[in-house]
Amino acid sequence: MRTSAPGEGATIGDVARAAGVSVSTVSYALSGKRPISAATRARIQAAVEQLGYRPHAGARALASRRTDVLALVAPLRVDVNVSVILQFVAGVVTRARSHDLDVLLLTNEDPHSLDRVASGSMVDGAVVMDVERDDPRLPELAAVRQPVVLIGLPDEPGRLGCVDLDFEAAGREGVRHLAAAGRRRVGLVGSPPAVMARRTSFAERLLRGYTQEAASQDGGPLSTSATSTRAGGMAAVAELLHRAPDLDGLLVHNEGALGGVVEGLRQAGREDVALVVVSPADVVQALPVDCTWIEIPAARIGEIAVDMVIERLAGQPGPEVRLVAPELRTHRAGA
Amino acid sequence: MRTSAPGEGATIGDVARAAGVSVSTVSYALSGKRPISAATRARIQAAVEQLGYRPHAGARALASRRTDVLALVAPLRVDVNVSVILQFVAGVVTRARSHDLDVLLLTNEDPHSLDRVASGSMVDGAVVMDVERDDPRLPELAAVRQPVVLIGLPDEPGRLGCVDLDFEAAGREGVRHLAAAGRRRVGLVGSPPAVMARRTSFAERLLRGYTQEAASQDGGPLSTSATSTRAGGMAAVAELLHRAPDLDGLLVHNEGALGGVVEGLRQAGREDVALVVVSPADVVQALPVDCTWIEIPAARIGEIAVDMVIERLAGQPGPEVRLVAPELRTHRAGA
DNA sequence: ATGAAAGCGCTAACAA
DNA sequence: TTGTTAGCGCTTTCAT
Repeated sequence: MRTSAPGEGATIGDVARAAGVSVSTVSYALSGKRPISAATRARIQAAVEQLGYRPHAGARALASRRTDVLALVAPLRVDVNVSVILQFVAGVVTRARSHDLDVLLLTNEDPHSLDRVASGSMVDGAVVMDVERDDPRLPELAAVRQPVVLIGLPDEPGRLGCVDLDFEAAGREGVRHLAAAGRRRVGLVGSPPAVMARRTSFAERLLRGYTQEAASQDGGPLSTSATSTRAGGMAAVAELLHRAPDLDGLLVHNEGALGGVVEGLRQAGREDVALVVVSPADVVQALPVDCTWIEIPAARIGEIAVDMVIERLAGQPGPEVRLVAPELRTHRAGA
Repeated sequence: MRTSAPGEGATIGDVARAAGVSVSTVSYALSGKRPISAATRARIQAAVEQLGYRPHAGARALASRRTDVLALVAPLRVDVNVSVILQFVAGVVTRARSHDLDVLLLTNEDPHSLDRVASGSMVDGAVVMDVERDDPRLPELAAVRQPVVLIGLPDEPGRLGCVDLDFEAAGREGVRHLAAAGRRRVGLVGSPPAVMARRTSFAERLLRGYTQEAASQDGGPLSTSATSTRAGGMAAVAELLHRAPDLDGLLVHNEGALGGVVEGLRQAGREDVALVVVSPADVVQALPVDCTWIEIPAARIGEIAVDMVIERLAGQPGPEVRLVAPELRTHRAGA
């Protein structure tokens, strides 16, 4: 008969004794996995509060084979998309918490960390951000015994779940929107060459959607990629205007270059060119011109990823690949 | 005698049997807590690899009262400082991993999360970001039985460890630097009113350092605060130039307003005003003008926070408050 | 509706 | 240098 030292944390045994019941009754009362009389439950509840009882996570994990922790593999390098990364993370953490799960944060830079925590039974499942088309981590991820959901869309996801914005639809709908507004010649300022080279599927998917839809306009698709800088954006605009002076609409998928694109149009006296930009909210909100805007719903995608992990934990696989439909919004510079 | 199902993860018993030794020998061989003969160690090592053995984290935590996990409480709201937040996080995670610790990510928005994970023995210690002068979480943090280190500097840290940039020194040295470069009238564009109101100590500390040092110049200190926008920066410059036409140096502690400050000086034809900015690297690097620059060494501070937690775990409290000395760097617009 | 007791997989005395 | 074993605190089966 052990009584815990004060401040050391009461155990379930302490609670049981205080409430005058057995440990299993306490366990069941707390988990709700079997009916407990109101009177008993009340006594247990009182004892729990009086002792400040908190179940020991390790003991629980050992006995139940459940940790109630999710791994999140995130790119913590500081690149262009910091705010998007943070929104993904926030979405994942918030949603996880609403399901009573905690989040263990791993980084992309630490290559075998997911394998380590998964096979060490530290987590029940995982969300992996920033997955590329032929991501080298894929074989290792596939070998993890817990459910894994990817943010991104590799060529061969196998049994892994995937979520992402439907970039192909975004490309199509961006062009369609401009065409519906009477634009006859819509160009694309795409992702930086470095991103394309990394085979990050989203850049190619957007390009594909754009190309399909722009094929029907006079002169066909007209795209270029730009480095993620002001100068890159200005150069891209200059190039496109040179190649097609009749340019009257522009789809921009490059946050870093966006300011330069706007500036380039201004300097060329072509503020009449209508814009659709695919970009995180904060970047668009800083724009000094009106435009149509397709948000990257990072928080939402993070939430869906968590939901998918949970479905898989419950044994309901659900759809393997979930693409979030793009939504077009309007940005007013004045607002 | 239990043999684990394949794919289910081998146990220490499996390893012991395969190596022909006892479980304790395996445990000691793996922890290095007692000498093991080379031959035995080799057999154990082979068995470990052959079976793909990974210790069960929960079991280990239960038996050893150690989780090898640190909690990190971070503000996941998307505010101005996203890149700084991410650098703190990256610093903490990287340093933690280099000490063989993992990181459980909690958010500021979930108020009792640290209490929950700490009293549930999920973590061995914690780092808490974004702590304000009279942070309401302080009492709860102080009640946590594991070591806690704050990033920030509350008025009464009590037994908690603290790390931060020495903003007071940054304010002083910014002015000194400009004075040494021959500037006679140095103004300050400070943090947004909202930040000042939140009693985030860093804003006030920088202001104090600035004020002390600028007291010795003709006309004394000359400061204003600006909202974190381009417009805010332009307004602040206009105000300062109006109040002191002889302004020839400016200390800027407001990333969001920085672009507007530069633009405001340009429009006023006062590109001659020398700048010292306190800001994260990425913001400065986007600046179209030369300046002197005091970096917020976020990653470094995160690392120090982890080190302090580890020292406390080892029973060496070390200094309670650690302030990182500011370093002045030079930014060239061309580079 | 409740209890007794057998593990879960590991660590760390205690023994040899 | 190695082995035996008693927990760590919880969940869950089997009894009642």
